Amino acid sequence: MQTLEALVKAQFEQALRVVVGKEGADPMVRLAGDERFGDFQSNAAMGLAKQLQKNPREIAQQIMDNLPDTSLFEKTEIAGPGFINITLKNSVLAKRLEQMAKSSSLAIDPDPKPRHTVIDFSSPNLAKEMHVGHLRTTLTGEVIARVLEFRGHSVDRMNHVGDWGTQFGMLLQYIYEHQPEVLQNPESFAVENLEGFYKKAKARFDEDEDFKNAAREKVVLLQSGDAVATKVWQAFLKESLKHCHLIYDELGVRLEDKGESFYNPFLADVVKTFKDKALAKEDDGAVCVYLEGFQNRDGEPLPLIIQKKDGGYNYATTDLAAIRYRVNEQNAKRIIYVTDNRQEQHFKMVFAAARAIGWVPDDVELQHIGYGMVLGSDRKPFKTRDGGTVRLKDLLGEAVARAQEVIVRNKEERGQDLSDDQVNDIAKKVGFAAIKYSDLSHNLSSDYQFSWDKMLAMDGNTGPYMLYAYARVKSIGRKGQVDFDQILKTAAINLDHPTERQLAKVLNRFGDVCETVGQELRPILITEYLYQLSKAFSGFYDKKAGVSVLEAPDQDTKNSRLALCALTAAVLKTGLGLLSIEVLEEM
RNA sequence: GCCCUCGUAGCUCAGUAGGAUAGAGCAGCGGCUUCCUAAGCCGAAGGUCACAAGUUCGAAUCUUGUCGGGGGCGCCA
Repeated sequence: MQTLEALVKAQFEQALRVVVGKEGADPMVRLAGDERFGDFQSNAAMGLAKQLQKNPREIAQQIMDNLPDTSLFEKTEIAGPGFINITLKNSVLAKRLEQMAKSSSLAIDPDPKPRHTVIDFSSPNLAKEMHVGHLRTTLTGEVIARVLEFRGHSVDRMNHVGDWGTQFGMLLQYIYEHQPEVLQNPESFAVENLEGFYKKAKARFDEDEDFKNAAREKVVLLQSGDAVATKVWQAFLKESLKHCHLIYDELGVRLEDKGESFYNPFLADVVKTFKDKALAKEDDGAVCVYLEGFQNRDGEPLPLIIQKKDGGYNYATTDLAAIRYRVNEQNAKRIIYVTDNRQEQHFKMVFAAARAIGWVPDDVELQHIGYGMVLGSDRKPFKTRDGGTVRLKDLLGEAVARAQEVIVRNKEERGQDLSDDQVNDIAKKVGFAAIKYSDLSHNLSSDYQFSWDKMLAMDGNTGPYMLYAYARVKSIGRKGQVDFDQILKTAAINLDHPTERQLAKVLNRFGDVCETVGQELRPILITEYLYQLSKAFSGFYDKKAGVSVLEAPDQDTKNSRLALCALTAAVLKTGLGLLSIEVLEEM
């Protein structure tokens, strides 16, 4: 089904075609800035007035006179300098909701131009344990993947893990030294505390010159393909990835692991190709690619180094190899990187280099999505009390523990009948929802201040509130012993009360939101929408301001209101699902 | 020094394809409950949109400059 905004827009586009006399004039249809003005507004007349040398209100009148199907509108009127305020008929809103209700996909059409998309996100360094710094990329990447899939795109979720580099020499040497049995039997390698393991190895590396030298030798050994070193290295990677996937599974994140080392065989050719095409040259022993528009601090051209003077490769080389692989082997038409925004310049340069050498056809889009830092209450990067890195595992554990306190307290205060299992399940979902929602409800590009109290608050724009809103809707179904699925199939909706209409209007916008998010890849648009939806529902359902559902005056009205409930539940569940937040039937 | 980014209510944040009286939550204030989950709803209050100039019928939004925060700037990722 065409989205609501598209429906209105199409009307005004046609009218403009007549008024302006040619195609393509932007009708500037927006949601009404103020509810009192109606549902939508068109701001086109003022701009055109100048162009056509006419009075803007006159043009607005002409536009209105040429609307092809006025039966859609309750009223359209000119206001102020030449705004056209648009109010849709209740029946239009109602009919569309009925269509949504009867559709398995909420009548949301897939993107007419599906593109195979590679999303590179999460991608931790396997030498260490995942920490709070991986939160945003992991959550955001997953949401983007879900939204694009929902819009009908196929998606490869790539975990471009750091599984190569000098720190692995250190870790290998530590295993050689302290767990020699692993050399015989790599399968036996297991480590409970990965972070502790890294720290111990690092301590040895820093304190002991012999260890340091031995670690460097292990790097060389590994690079030369030594069988034992390779086995031990692989055993370590496997163990580290196991730790990651425990977290991914808990978060509901799916990822395909393909580490940096996967691209090792291609790196020499990357450098050779750049040299052959004269796009790279040696400078101070390093192989550099110079790209237009990049300068260093002295105003000189800034190179993208693809081979170090010691002959080694760096992440630029790997990223270039990965782009080529993703385009050629994975057939990506769009490649999205979700990393913190400090890497913006790096990706700009890598993208420019990949384009320059012709590895990325014009119809393939490269996109870096940067995000800001997670800050503590002191506005400095979020750390533990003693200044250490916050492990992701601990962060999630704390979220659940804190949620549990709240749930138990509420249970006691309200005398709720919840089993221990239910309390545990609720605490887990509420805790995760709190973390995810607070992250996703902030603008990606800016830093955001992490606050347990705010994210776990049951009121306001929070994850727990959203879960509560859903549970409250579902409870109506239980109370009235009605099957929402059944209600949806036979929905006949009437919108008489203002709160019904308001709810209907917000429900109608879901398609627009999905479309916009599919283009702009901004999870915050979903959270803002869902919050508006739950507010609209609260108003609809409120004892004083809203309507009674189960005690509606007649059966038709009751069914109509139940359908609004069922649809609200469906949209909330779908929307939260896009955010990778699992709903609770009861809380 | 150059580049990027941010500066909106006491606090946390929305709002940048230019649009009407700049929004929400929290905190604080005033109401609402014979309980369809009040974890809610309604209302009032709260702003020189960092500052200055410019473009425009119209600027939080675009341009320029200034101030302030954060980040980046040749072999880490």
